[in-house]
Amino acid sequence: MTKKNYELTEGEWAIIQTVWDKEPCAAPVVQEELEARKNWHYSTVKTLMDRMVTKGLLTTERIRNLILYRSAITKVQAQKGEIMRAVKRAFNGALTPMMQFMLDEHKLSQKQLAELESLIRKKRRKSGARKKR
Amino acid sequence: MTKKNYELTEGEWAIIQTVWDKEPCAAPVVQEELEARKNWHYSTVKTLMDRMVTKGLLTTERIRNLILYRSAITKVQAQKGEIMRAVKRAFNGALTPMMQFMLDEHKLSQKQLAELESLIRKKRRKSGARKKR
DNA sequence: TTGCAATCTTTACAACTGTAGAGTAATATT
DNA sequence: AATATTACTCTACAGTTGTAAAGATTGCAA
Repeated sequence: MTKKNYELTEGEWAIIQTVWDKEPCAAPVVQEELEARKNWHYSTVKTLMDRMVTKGLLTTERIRNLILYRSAITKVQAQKGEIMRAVKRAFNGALTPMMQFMLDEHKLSQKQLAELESLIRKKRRKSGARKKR
Repeated sequence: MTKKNYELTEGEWAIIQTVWDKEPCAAPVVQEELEARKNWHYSTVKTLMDRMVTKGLLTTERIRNLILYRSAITKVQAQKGEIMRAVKRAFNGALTPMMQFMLDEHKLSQKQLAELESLIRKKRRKSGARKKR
């Protein structure tokens, strides 16, 4: 039961971000938000949302004549999907090379580096400590 | 003159990986390779490659009646593009959160963590040392 | 020179994605 | 009740991507 790897399109990302923010929410609410940022008309948003329901990215509940949408996947799932996609395509599935690449290619500030380092330290201690859960 | 951000599709990745490997190379050579891995017929490969030329991902040189292809972007560029895409969509463009996420969500081995840590150490020393250039 | 083998060109098509107009239904307002 | 407002449904269309068949070329072997 390996969890599915979700890969969202650009448009789907825009939609679901708003949904995460306001769920449960109706299409017009989402549209209002995306009107500003993407200049999308109601039909556009609604079409996208309904397609996402079909794909299992959103769920709906009908209340009288209003349709409420909710996200069917978490942000973490979606983020993971996006990363998996990158690592699979561009790094042959190997995560550490990808992280190394990021360290090499994107000049991080001293502060960012320090943060990462301490984070790794913490991880090492923790994962060193517990062996079985 | 910020460099362009290349985002390749799945198929384009498959093609260009082979091209990087064998360039300069003709379509039939690439096809042979992808026959095995992707089960792609000649026309499929050729179509994809020609579209990539149009997009500026590959270049061609005609030698008599043979067409030689070369990559027009480097692997590093493509990898960067893939990462930028992920960070933009899923992490609002912020790289460190993405790296933190990777550290948190993908359980890396003790060894991998150690590697990353020492890499960061090295970076810190270096970037601390030089200020300009 | 004639035909074969290798390579290229043209055309197609379905699924997916972004984008949205136009029409319908249901509710709220006067 | 008549109308205006709100939200929904249906349909469409162009561009991209994966996939490839069929036909045209061209250089080489017999």
